[in-house]
Amino acid sequence: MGTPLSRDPIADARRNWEEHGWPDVAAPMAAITAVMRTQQILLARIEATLKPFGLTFARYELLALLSFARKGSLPMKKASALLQVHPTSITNAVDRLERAGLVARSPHPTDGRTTLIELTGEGRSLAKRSTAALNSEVFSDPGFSPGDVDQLIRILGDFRRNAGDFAD
Amino acid sequence: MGTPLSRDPIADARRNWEEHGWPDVAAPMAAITAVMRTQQILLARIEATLKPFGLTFARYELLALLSFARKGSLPMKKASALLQVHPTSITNAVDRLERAGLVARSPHPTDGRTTLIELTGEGRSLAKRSTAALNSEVFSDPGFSPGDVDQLIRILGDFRRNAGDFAD
DNA sequence: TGAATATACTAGGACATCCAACGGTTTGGC
DNA sequence: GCCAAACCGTTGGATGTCCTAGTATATTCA
Repeated sequence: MGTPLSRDPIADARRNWEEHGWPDVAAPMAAITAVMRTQQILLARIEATLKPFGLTFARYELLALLSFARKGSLPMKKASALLQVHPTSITNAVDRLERAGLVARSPHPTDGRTTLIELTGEGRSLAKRSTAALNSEVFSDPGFSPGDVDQLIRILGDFRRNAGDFAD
Repeated sequence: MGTPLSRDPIADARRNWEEHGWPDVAAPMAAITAVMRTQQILLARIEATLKPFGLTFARYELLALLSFARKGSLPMKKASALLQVHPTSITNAVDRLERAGLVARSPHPTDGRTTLIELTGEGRSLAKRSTAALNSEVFSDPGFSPGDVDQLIRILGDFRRNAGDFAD
């Protein structure tokens, strides 16, 4: 990372776009690039907070999802859909979480194709503790003003709906 | 990626946060999660557009950066700083771009420690063509309204400055 | 019943990122 | 000048993600 730059590289890129014949898409380019960089910064903070718990963000998301599941268990396919990741990524994450004793696989009672995943006691405990860490170390001071938080939720919500994430 | 969900999973997560004792950080959690998901969607679009050119986003960024360099070349360290990635990632990207004949390494004339990277003719051509593709396939219809684009640039700019990306 | 569909696992590959450690180079205090 | 410290790029190893394809099994529907 190193020291801060003296100029905003994204603002520079926008200027380059404007001066090289693409003024009409310069602003959207800058916005999209800013989303990329922001995600990178946030992910680094989250991963740093989760590291002491032996979790990555992907695995934490699965843990958190399970901790909120009504019945305490979830089909893998459902987890894949809710977290918007490839089924093999779920398999991969469950493999590691299971090896760590945090979740367990069990057969679906009526549908022999699907396997259910549920938290172990240790998994439930770790979900609670790691969530507390994220709340206090990341979410409590996100780097956005409260008004900007609301704006982001609205703008990105519109975007995600528009992109086909959900129909609501 | 499958059919749209009937409910917004991030809104559900926010409700879960509010109902499980963390109402004060529920909104920032939702905003940050939305940034994550938005980045994922945008990155997928960008990668799909770049794939026919044999480029990834990381490699495209380096190509674009070089195409705007005043002198046509850039020290690796400088590229690392401007793109906000670790030096080893630049080495990795340059290795692949060099193998593809798109950039070339050359020694710095006065400082023997640093190596310069510059575009080849083919690299410059590909940078131009892939930028045109991104402009027409992604940036021209980003999924944000023009007003939201401005909002995003402002909000995320504040965030990045606050995070120490640049001092401006 | 038979054909199409759905779920999950496996294996393999392509990438990006981070870390620690290493040579070669330059810089700056003495 | 000299030598220690700092700097630059690279290497090798480890993690982790995503994707494609193929397989096995189970379910659904014509």
